[in-house]
Amino acid sequence: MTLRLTNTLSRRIEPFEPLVPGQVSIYCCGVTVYDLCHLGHARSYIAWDVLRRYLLWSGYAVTFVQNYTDIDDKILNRAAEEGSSMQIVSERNIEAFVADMARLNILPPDRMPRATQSLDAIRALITELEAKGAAYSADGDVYFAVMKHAGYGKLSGRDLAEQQDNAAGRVATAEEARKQHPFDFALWKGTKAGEPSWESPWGPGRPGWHIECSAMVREELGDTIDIHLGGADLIFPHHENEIAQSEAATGHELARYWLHNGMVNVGGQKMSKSLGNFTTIRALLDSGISPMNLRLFTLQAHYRKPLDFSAPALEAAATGWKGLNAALGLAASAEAAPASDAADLPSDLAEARQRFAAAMDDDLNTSAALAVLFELAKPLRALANRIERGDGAAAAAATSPGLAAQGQLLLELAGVLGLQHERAAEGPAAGPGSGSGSGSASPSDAEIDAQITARQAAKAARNFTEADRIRDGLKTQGIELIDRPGGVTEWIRS
RNA sequence: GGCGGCAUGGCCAAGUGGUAAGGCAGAGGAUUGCAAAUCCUUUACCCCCAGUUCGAAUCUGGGUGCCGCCUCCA
Repeated sequence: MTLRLTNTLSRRIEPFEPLVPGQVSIYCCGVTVYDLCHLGHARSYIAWDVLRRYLLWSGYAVTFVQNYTDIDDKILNRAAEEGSSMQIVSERNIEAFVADMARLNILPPDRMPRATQSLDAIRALITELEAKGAAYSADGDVYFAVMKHAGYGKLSGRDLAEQQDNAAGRVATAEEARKQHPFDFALWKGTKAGEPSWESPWGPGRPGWHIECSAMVREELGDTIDIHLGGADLIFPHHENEIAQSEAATGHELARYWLHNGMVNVGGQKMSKSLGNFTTIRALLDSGISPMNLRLFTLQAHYRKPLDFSAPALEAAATGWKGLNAALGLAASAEAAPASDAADLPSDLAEARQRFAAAMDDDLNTSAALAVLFELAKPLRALANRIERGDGAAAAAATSPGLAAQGQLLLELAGVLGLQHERAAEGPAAGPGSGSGSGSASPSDAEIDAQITARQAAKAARNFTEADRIRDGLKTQGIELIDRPGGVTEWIRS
């Protein structure tokens, strides 16, 4: 069984074979750092993180490069709005990006080049394109001539001859007038007053958007890479232009496999800044949604399909994660057994492992892979919950070799999806700040214990009205009571 | 208008020729003073029409609906 991936280039699922056996080079289009990242970015980078983890798990050596676009109109606009500079805005958002990705348990890329640090490579590439007649300069700008490049449109399925007619009715801006073809795009933009600029053979200015990726790919990974990643909204024009630039310059295929993730939708519409229907990653995580909850949510759908975001859908994933997390917790607490060798596993576990791999091999079918995790987790979760209730027999059962092996396999496979056990944010009598303020909405541990004692007395007297009144009262203060067998009452802050 | 994608139970979502994974919600049972939590059990013939086939959710043709890209965007 080998990994098969949907290649946007061919529009079909293809067996994955890296250029160099055992090694995979990946370039992933990163973010333009003008603002915080939202759920759409989370979905995308989680999907690619899973691809990377799966390749590593499968034994490949992976080199993963992801860029930061830190030269862009939107960054400049933001800087102008707040009276700072492009660099300040970029630095701040790069920092936020790194923090957000880390919270989501996304492995950091091996290298993260920035446009501002790639000017030499960018200028060299443009010079080469110009020398080869693929680019032309006009009034300080340099454009890529799409008509000169056979094969333009091969990724997005566009036909230049037809597209020209469609574009004919467009508003003719000054820039449009400088272009030889409406699809020609800027490699270099002549400087404008008040904007950062860099020296170049074409005068001061800054690079266009697409060229930075071509330059970085070549500089970091070479002329031809194995996999190029990005959101489906980048297929055209960004990736199409990237291909044109790179292939016109090098004469070699830029990337052998192009993978694109589907958009995150809200109410059936794409989440985007312009529509104002976005939720930032940190706003969501800070609101109490756990990173793993979000991860599970996004992995329940196939990466190429649109994913509809809604609070109820996220809650459903949260409940699912709760069970999975309980199983992972039990497994993690068990004696750390050596990593399961597939050959040593009991047949049913080996079969589960095989089904997981088969699902992932099938174009990263995380939805089916998760089904395997849930099945593995089910008995472990039940045991974990029984143990939590003080069931001694369950505790004994948990130490059986079979279940330990199952737990280890669950941990291993969950890890491939980047899912890891999360400790409950707050548990029984675990709140260090429980005595924080006498007048605060949250009562102290001692106060809660006193209430519980009072309730137990009421129950003993069969005064259930009073007992329920106490329980409801605590609930309004965010304290939930859990009656255990044997008359023991525990509580959690909810 | 061009290119691409999607349509499976109340919701989310796998499944690409042999009688429908998984999650959530719901229902029944256990437990409980009653709840909550927990445990056990349980719920579909796959948008419509026509066709291919012994047999189709799964292939072909047509229809309907929805979405993305064609301007910056993960």
